Amino acid sequence: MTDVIDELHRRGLIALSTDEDALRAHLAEGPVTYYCGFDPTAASLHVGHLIQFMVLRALQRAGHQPIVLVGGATGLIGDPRPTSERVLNDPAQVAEWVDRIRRRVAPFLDRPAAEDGHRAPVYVDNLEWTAPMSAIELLRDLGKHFRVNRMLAKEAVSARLNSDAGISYAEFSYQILQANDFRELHGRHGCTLQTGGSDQWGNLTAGIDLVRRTEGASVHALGTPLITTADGKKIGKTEGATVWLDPELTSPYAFFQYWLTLDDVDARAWLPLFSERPAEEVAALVAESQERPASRAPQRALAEELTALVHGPGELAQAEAAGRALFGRAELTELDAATLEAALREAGAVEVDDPAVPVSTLLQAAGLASSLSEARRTVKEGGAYVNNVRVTDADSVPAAGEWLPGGWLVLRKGKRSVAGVHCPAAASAGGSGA
RNA sequence: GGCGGGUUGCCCGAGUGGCCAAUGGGAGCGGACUGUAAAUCCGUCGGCUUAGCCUACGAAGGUUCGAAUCCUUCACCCGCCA
Repeated sequence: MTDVIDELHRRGLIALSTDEDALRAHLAEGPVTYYCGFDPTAASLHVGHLIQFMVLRALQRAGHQPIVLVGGATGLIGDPRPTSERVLNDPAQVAEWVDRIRRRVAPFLDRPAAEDGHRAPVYVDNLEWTAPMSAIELLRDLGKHFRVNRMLAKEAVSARLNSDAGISYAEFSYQILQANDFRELHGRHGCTLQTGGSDQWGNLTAGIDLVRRTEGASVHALGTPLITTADGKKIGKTEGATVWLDPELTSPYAFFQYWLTLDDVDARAWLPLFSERPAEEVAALVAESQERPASRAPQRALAEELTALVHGPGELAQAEAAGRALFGRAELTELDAATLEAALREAGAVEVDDPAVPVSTLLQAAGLASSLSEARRTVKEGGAYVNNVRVTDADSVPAAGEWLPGGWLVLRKGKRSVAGVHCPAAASAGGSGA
């Protein structure tokens, strides 16, 4: 068995660690039960969370036992952000998100378990043990083990204390709940390792301390690096929107495009983190990118590998085909109706009943502009295209002859944002009339 | 509980009665250049039935010909004191 810690280091997945020699020895002794938690702060996890699954999967491949925790309880409280207090979410909403996230996330770890005989993950929700806890238990059994000075030292807490935003007692107490999760999982499942983002480090170590104090056991933690783009932005934001893992929130096509359009510096830096290819292949792809940047070899590798992982090989094939159809050299009129339709459905399409709709309205309906004003502005700026031809008048209506076979229009905003408009009523006119 | 300070558009942050849809910076968006890249330059950046109108400066009232700017109450945040 190759040393999994070595692999994680090679890929740059470890930024922080407790006693690494002790952890290495512990992992070598036999299967270790480890966990990583995710709070339901939205309906889906996003690409920023992928890094945690890379760590979970690497440990699983090394024969260890994963636990995935979804924070039905902690999601009701809110992990303090350095900037401002979170808005509390409705409990029913949080419960729904817990289910939805769990369903989406399962394949990352279930698949290797089923196909390669690795250990199947255990799924838990911290609401199970947090909800029944009384105030006395919280303060006496847990609170007594926490020193306020230490809690104040946590980065997000101190940042908030020094800001105008302040911090509520609820968010301040968050670390007690997460620490208790580790204690519970240690007791229930013999869990001895927690992984998470290095921004969670304070919460991870709080758990380690709590387990030592209450159970006298020595447990471990690994922190992944905080991944940012070369210009310091968070991973997974594009066109102002978050790239989600749930296909209903971010289509597989958009997901694929996100990775494909990464800039060179980020793509090279992120390839080892997100690719499960052998080290030599990763190095070769980075080298190719340096020799011929236009090949976008790391971008392609990431787009293919991660789309297949998150959405499956079938969706990957369609996302790739759509990209080729819409960005390839072929004229749109040369595409057959089926290919065109598949590509546009993948990229995002709207249905209209009446073909006599102004371009500005189409842009908005297709989601390329958030308002009619924005659509008009885009046309004025010269950034709106119908079938790859620039539109100059926002109020113009596409002519009957412009509709492509099957009743389709290809709408584009800027260089990368493409969407389809489908109008069955225009199918006959366009197909024969053009 | 008392006193003081604060709450402005996606974020930061100017603005203390008309010249304010609101300076500036960042993010975002579009164009040029490219490789569906970066950097750079230029433009844009509340909404709409777009030479005009509507909605907005924590919330609700009020003063005024006219309020983000003044007054009252409320909510929330920060600080000091108790």
